[in-house]
Amino acid sequence: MKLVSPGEAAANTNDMSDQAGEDFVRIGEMAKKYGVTLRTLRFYEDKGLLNPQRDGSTRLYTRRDKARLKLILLGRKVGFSLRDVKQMMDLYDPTGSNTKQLRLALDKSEKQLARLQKQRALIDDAINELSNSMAAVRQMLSERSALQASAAR
Amino acid sequence: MKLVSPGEAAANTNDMSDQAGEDFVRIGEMAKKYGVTLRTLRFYEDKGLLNPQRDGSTRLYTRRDKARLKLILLGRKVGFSLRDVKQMMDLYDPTGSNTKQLRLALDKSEKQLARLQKQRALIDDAINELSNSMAAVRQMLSERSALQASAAR
DNA sequence: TATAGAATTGACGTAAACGTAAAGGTGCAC
DNA sequence: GTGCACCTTTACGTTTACGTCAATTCTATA
Repeated sequence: MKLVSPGEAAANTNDMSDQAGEDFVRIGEMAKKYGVTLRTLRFYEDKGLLNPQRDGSTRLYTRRDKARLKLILLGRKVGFSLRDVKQMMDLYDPTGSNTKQLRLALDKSEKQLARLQKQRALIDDAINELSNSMAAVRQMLSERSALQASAAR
Repeated sequence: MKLVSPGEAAANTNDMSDQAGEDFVRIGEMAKKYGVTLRTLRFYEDKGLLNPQRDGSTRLYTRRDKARLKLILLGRKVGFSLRDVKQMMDLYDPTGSNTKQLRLALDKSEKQLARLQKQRALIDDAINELSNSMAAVRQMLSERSALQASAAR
């Protein structure tokens, strides 16, 4: 099995294997490409979210893995836990209509959306409270400096 | 030192000690009053945020402690860590102008406000992404059911 | 062939704010 | 004299998503 040399991995005009252009990528490049650490990729694998092939002990990521990683990162961005992401991805069946998967995703998404909106409300609250407190503190500080000024007179 | 009997603690027409009406409250009532657990109050004490007096081994909270707890809860609400809250409270000096304390509080508040606004932006982002994804999923689901309908025909 | 760069597994550490026993004292209403 | 509500301390557990070594192996290249 031919590997992509670390330096020229970007220029991938490699062997076409079985059917399509399978461009394998090792963990380092994968990490760089998606802005995650090696640890993260291994962690996701450990959690069953990724399943790269192996060349001996070296992980080889294909575009399937890239698609999955993109999904994981999207899920993470919108606040899903990795468990949720896994649950949804585990339902994926390349031979079916994936209606169940889509329904689950929609269901989870609705709940997550509600959570996000709640969080937003909490943050707005916090911002207001904090702004008020800051105004009060500024007020106290200006009073104090006024006192100092009159004392220094 | 006279204690408030557990049942009638609300009706506090007790002994006026030294100067003011020192109404002592035990941990249970304190917790109920502020909607926190006993564990929380002990935890805050352990972290140096509260310092109730003792009658033997029993904690007695005065209005000083209540004021401090209110501050803690406010801080928590606006997203400060307990460490931050402690730092700010530790600067309190009943005999001074507390200018330093106020400045620190203001400084921390500005940073926290920035964090909150950033978080808000992130959440808004997430909400948008999630909404988009949901629309896409709904689209796919409706296509699927259309297919099913035509197949069942 | 020597060395640097990339990869591996394993395993403990981290952060925050408490939760949750376990095992035991104290006072009071009956 | 007992049951019950209340209080105490000690100390390990929880959660999530990795970070951070450590020790080792593999591979490529000068």
